[in-house]
Amino acid sequence: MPELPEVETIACGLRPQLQQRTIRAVAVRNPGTLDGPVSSPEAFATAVTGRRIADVGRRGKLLLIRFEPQTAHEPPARSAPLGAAAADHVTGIAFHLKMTGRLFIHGPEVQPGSHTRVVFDLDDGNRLFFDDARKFGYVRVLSAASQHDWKFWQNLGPEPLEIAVSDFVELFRGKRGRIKALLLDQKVIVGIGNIYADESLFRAGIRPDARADALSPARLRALHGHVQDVLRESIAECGSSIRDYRDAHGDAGAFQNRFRVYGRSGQPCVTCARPLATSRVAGRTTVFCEHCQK
DNA sequence: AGATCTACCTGGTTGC
DNA sequence: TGCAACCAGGTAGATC
Repeated sequence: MPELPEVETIACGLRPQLQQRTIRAVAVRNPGTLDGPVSSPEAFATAVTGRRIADVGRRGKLLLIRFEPQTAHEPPARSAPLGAAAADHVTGIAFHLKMTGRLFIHGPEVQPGSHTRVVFDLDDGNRLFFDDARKFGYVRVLSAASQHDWKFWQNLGPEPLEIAVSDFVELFRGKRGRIKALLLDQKVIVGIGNIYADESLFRAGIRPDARADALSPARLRALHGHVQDVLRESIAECGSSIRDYRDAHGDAGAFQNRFRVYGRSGQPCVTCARPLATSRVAGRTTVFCEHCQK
């Protein structure tokens, strides 16, 4: 579901359509989609209406819309009372797509669907839709206070495509947990979900249930390279489309055609042709090769 | 510290 | 055909 490569692809697709646009109105169709202190549809609308979008980015699996700084010429659209947290300077919006969240830009002729949770009206007449069939995803305002009042944000680990190999090796020193559980833990390293954890570990020849502190620095250095390769290759293919992932243009990615283990339980290993094994690690379905991964 | 379980939510698939 | 059971998945929170 959207992991790092999918969120990166969506951000790249949205960027040219959102940069320099101003949010004219917001319709929150499912209040439960709002996360954080600005939790009422009214407060959320007040916090983002009238703001101009500077950039679209990503942090881990979060998609970020960053606002231009507010100027004296652009006071808040409304002066409705805000909660103490909401009064804090809002710098942008964070979206967590979880499994089924999607973001699309639509023309004014497109009506919200039954899974459309939030609609942002833009000053060029287009609209940004946040759709999410399963309601696991959320939308949350970013502010200076997020640094201390949003634990998830505050605890996010390093970016896998930016971390140096020596720092990557250090992440696992003295950690007795299973390597796959640590790769999935956003406090250790961000952006990796079930798909890319399994694919990276297969390429590195490491069993998903291996204890991190049992892996030599050389093997961890190799894993660093494979994590980066898998993520970069997927970004180049516009992500993986399984079930309902689509990018900002509604297009499917292609990396799912490159999976070597994910979703291939019982099928032959691409290296040794023995059937791939399935187990549960960190509570997640895990596919690996008992022969090639040690 | 880490493992395991549950909750959250619903569309799609499988089995009877 | 109809319907129940089950699965997928990221994160939080509780418990051992």
